[in-house]
Amino acid sequence: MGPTAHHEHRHPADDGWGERATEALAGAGYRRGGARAALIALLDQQRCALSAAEIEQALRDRGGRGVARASVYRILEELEELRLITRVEVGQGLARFEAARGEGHHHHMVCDACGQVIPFEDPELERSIRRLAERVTFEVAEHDVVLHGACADCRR
Amino acid sequence: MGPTAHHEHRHPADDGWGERATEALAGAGYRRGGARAALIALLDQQRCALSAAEIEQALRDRGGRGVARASVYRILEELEELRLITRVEVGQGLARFEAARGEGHHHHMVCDACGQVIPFEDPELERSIRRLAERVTFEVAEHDVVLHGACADCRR
DNA sequence: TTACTTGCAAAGTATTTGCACCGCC
DNA sequence: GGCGGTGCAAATACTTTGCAAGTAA
Repeated sequence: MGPTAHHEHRHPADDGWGERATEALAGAGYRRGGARAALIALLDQQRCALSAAEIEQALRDRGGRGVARASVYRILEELEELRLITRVEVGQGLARFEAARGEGHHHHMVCDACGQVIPFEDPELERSIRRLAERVTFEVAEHDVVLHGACADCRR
Repeated sequence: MGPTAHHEHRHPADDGWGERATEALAGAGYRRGGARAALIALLDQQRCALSAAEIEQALRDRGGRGVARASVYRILEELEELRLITRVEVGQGLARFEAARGEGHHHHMVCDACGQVIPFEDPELERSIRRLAERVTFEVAEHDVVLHGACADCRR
């Protein structure tokens, strides 16, 4: 991976995921609804996975239109179906969701003390999984790696 | 207990996990209860993770004493606290639990079509994770890898 | 006996579904 | 204007908690 010299750090919203998602929905025959647009705009700005509750809260906070909980789940389901978002289960009894951007595939470290979820990338790990996938009968479509432990602040 | 003479393929129950678990509980000040013993005996025979519902069902089916759902969860919580079992979340909205045997650490492949959960081991993957753990600020205590996709039967 | 264990039922959370109304096309 | 999209409330699914009765030590 390695960013090019003077590209500081790409903002999450700069890879066109939002547009792609909108197009994909249209292509799949979905109409354009306000709740969907709001949810996509929010996810497009995130750097890591959010839970349904966090999404509902964030949409309410940002002053724009609020989106009902049921709609949040329904829309997330549609987006997941089209593989535009990824569901991440980090073992806290709730599901988290994040935009499935082509590049920068990452995994998560979960601090069991404070609950914080931290994203990370590791090419070597990806390589191991890719090689493993080639060797098994099982057809691997997705993979998730979750590291549990203590974050820098909590390890004291 | 069983004889440990031949080592063609070790039966899950032959590594003494059940005994260790029982001792650990005693050492931690727990009394010896029937429900706990039944649950430990069951987990000791399993080759892979079971959900709370599956555990409750299995205990009822095997004719022995049944264990109330609340007790199943309470006991699983105690066992997890003592790190005698591991909680596995494979993204189906429920938690699964399995004996934490020292060796033969494994991960899971989940068939998104039929829901089957298949265990697998991969030394290279473990190595990648170990190396990664050394490199980060985060203090890694546990790790889980889940592969999603289609099992041999479902990929058709 | 004393205090931990267990079962049963009620309470909590997270997520899904039913249905009427709203809004895009 | 019709059909999908959305909100609200009720229903589910899984897990936790409260409390009284059972039981190991």
